[in-house]
Amino acid sequence: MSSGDFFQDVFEIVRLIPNGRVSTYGAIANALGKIGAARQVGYALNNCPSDVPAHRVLNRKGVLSGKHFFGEERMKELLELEGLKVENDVLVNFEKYFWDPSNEL
DNA sequence: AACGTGACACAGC
DNA sequence: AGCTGTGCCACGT
Repeated sequence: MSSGDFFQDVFEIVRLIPNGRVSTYGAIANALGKIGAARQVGYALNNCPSDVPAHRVLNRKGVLSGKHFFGEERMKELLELEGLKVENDVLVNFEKYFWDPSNEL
């Protein structure tokens, strides 16, 4: 498990996501300088410790791809509590709530 | 060390 | 406009 450097980077980015905001795998990967490594971002979130609000990380379409791990209802509830709206596992106004890590870093 | 897999992304049809 | 196929990078076995 020593080879988790990439994971840590992802964790930090996701942890920096402000409340009521969301991000995408590609954006995070891009912020890490690993363009195209979107998959690994999800991979990292798969090991997501409790400190990482992975429910704020969606795919390019704003779809809650990770509902399978958190529980579709669980993730939806968390997002709604953040003031977001989830419709059919898809975040409404996703672009509006989109938070670019590279923009903050 | 190599192959296969994977919470994605983009291009082409 | 929607679907299928391929590519990317890193981890797991």
